[in-house]
This record gives sequence, C-alpha cells and structure tokens, in this order.
Amino acid sequence: MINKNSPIPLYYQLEEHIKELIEKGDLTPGDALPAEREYAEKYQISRMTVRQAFTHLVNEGYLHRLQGKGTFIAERKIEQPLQWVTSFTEDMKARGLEPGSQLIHFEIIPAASQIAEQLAIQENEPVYEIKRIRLADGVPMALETNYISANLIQGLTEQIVNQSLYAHIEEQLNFRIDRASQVIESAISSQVEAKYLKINKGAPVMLIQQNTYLQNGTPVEFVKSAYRADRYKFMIQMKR
Amino acid sequence: MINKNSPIPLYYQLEEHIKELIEKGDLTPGDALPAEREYAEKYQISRMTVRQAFTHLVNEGYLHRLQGKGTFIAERKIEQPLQWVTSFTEDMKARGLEPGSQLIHFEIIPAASQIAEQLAIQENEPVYEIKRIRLADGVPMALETNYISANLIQGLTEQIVNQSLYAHIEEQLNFRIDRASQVIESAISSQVEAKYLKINKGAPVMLIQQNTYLQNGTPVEFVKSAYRADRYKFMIQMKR
DNA sequence: ATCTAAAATTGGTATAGACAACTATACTTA
DNA sequence: TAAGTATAGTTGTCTATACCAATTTTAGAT
Repeated sequence: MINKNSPIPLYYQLEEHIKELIEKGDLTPGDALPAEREYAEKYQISRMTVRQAFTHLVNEGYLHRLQGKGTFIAERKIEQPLQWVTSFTEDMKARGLEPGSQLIHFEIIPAASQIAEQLAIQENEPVYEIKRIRLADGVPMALETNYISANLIQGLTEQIVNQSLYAHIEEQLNFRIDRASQVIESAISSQVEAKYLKINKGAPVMLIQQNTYLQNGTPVEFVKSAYRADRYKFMIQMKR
Repeated sequence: MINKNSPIPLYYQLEEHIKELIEKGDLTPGDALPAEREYAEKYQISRMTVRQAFTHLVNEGYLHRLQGKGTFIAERKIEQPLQWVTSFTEDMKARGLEPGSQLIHFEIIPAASQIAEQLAIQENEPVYEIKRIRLADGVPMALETNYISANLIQGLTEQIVNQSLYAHIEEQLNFRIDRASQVIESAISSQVEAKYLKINKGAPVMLIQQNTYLQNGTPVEFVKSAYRADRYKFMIQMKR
C-alpha cells in the first residue's frame, strides 16, 4: 500500500489510499479512521507524516478531527450544498422541495445601462432577457429575471432555458463558470412582483442580485430575483 | 511578538502576527516573507512550527510558496475566499463606515427553549442576553441581540462586550471560533425594532440569525439581528 | 566579459520523541 | 447510587534534526 522506494511522497500515497477507501465505500461518513499512531505503526512511517496526510484531507473536506476522540470521515452532505447555490433548481432540491418554472417572457433586447454595466458590455448591445416565475412544490416562490449577453452566449432557446442553462453554457459552449457574487436586500413588493408571486402589494420580499463569472473573469449572467419573504430564507455557512 | 508562556499556540501567534502585517500594509502582495529558517531563529522556535503557521496561511489564501525561491504575500484577487464577516465591526469597516455600538441591556437570564436549542444547552440554563444598537457613522443600522451560555463563557462583563467579544473568547479563554452559519430573511419591522432603529413600524427589515461554533462543534453564540433595509445590503461571494 | 561549476539559500519531505489537552471507561469512594 | 479518580487512548502542539529538490548567488576558469 505504501511504497517507501517510490518517488511519490509518503503522505501523498497515504492520502490517495484513504480517498480510495472512501470512494469504494469501505469507509462511509461518520466512520472513525484508525488512529494516527496506528497508521504510523502499520506502515512504518512517522506519525507526523500521517498527520500531514490527514491534515490535507481535512482541508479538502474529506475528514474531520476531534481531539481526544479520533478522525472521522466527513459528512459531505451538510458541508457541500451551501457552497455553490447559484441555481434555483439545486437550492430547492436541497431543501426538499420540487422546483418548477413558468416562463413569462424570453426575448433579445438592447442592454439598458445598468445591465450593460453588470455584464461589462456596451449599452444597447443585445442581451437575452428571460423572466420566469420560480415555483416550489407548485407555489410561487420567486420572480426571476436573467440577463445574458447575446453576443457571448449565442443560440439560446426557450427549450434550453427550460432545461438547464448552466449545463448548456458549460457543456455545449465549453465555458467554465467559476464564481458568483450575490447582493441581498429586503424590500416591499412592487405591484408587478405582488401580482406574479400572488402576495399583497407591500408584503415583504427579499431581493437577490446575482452576478456569475467565467474563469477568466468575464461576466456571463446577471440575475435579479424577488423572493417571497414568507416562504424563503437565505442560508449560508462560513468556515475559516 | 511571540510569547512562549502564553497558552495560545505558537504557530497561531505567528499566523496572527503575519496577518496583522498584511492588514497594516507592512507587507503587500508580491512581497517575500523572511525565510522559514529566519523566523525560527528570530523567535527561537522550531522551523516545523513556522511551517505549520505558513501552511495554514497558504490554505487560507494569504500566502503562496515557491520551492527554492521563498514565501510570498498572495495577490488579493477577486477570488478571495468567502469572507469571514461574522462581526458587525469588521463588516462596517470593510464598507468604509465607522462602526459604533450602544448597549441597551446586559444580563444573565434563564434560556428560553429556542435559545437553549440553538446553544445546545438545557432550558433555563443561564445565558447572557446582550442587546445593542449597532451604529454606522453614528446612524442606527441594526438591533442586535446576542445569546451566550454563561456556563461556557464565564466572567463576561459589559466592558469586554464593548471592546471585542471574539478577541476575548479566542485569546483570553483560548477557544477557537471555527465556523458560523447565517439565516437571512426579510420582514416587516416590529414596534420595538422600529423604535430603536428610528424607522417607521412596518418598514422592511432584514433579519439575520447567526450561530457561531468552536472547532469541536460546540455552539458558542447565537445572535439575532434586525437590519434597516434602507441602509443595509448583505453581500456574499462564492467560488468553486 | 562570459560561461560554468560549486556553494548557499529556499521550501519539501520525513523521522523520533516529548508533553498537553481532551475523551471515554473502569474503578473507587463516600 | 452518585460522584470523584485513575488510566488508557486519542488528537494537538512543539522540538531538533536530517536530507532532498529547486533556485539563486558566488567564485573561478576561460
């Protein structure tokens, strides 16, 4: 399992070995790993070397340690989902709700100044404007408007939007979405929002603006959403 | 700079020291740090201990290493990791506003069921209830109520709270705050909130609940805040 | 002045051992 | 029975040392 004559560092060999055990299912979340000293003894390597491997796996989220108790396989479920929740669909699924969508309109318009700025394009360049009611278990949850540069993402259709916009951008166009930023604020619903969300005008809503970027920093999408405050809470986990 | 008699781990002291140098601007992106062996010599600690500090800062994105060349301050790209914005004070400073605080009350009360649940203690166990108006450039920004187990964090005083609660917990009590989760929702201000925030009853507010945990998973603090929607936006960056 | 080889410097890997902090369990004692 | 105590096992911190690998600097030869 561990080859001392290999040029591959021992700590790395051990890392790969443990990852394999996890992926094969020999170790499942919650299981305790053998103690550091046990590994050191078993493979005749130093405990510090074992620790180096463990530490790296902890940083990558595979393991977590409890002083005095042991080292355990991490629950991937709780830590992961909140990291990348830029898609309404995934967000709802993670909450155990059935996501739905109702297209209000889909057209190409000249970019207004605010939109152009967010997408880093010139004013009046063509952009897709896609407005949808987002449903959770069939009930209106949010009113969402996407803006996407028509020059950057070409050939978008209603059908693609109804399936998976992100998958199309990443797989068909071979772009890689890398990061997103969100600005969240609280407000009172407008007439339009109230109508689509089936709430009273003046009821509280949560406004979320999202910018999505490719790996090279190019803005790929700008989204404005209004969520029903009575049905939606935004959740985020931070770790240092 | 490095205190060998302190209960705070040496590597952690060094980490904080280096972070400070970066934040003060003594070290700027691209600068080379003194070599590991130099730090070890200077502070009379082992090189491995210096490496432990460096490694952690590399993982957090503060530094990057190049074998044979040195260790450098990382470029603060847009892709800086999820920021650790659990403190009102730091949040406001990052926004270029002057944070202030006005203590409304500070007392030890028996934990109500909701509070007990969040702090993972028994109902009616003693908890500190600390209610403050948070100011930004002198104007009310939020009404914040902290709940902290009095059995876990002992000897809290008004003075400590007015200075830095987190610093006290970490440095004096040698606890390590490790992660936090926040739940954000939109609502209409209550009578009490309106009064303290100097807004009209019924004006929109953003409610933020925060749980803070130690490294071993123990809940250390539960905070309920009501932010003025007309003055506060919540911002978050995500990267994958 | 230029090239080359050696030395110095830097981070990377690895060892062996010590003690501290924490947890769980078995045992003792009041 | 309940509470305290001893003990063994775990991860956490830290030291001192050694050698390897990549890079830069220096000294020397041409």
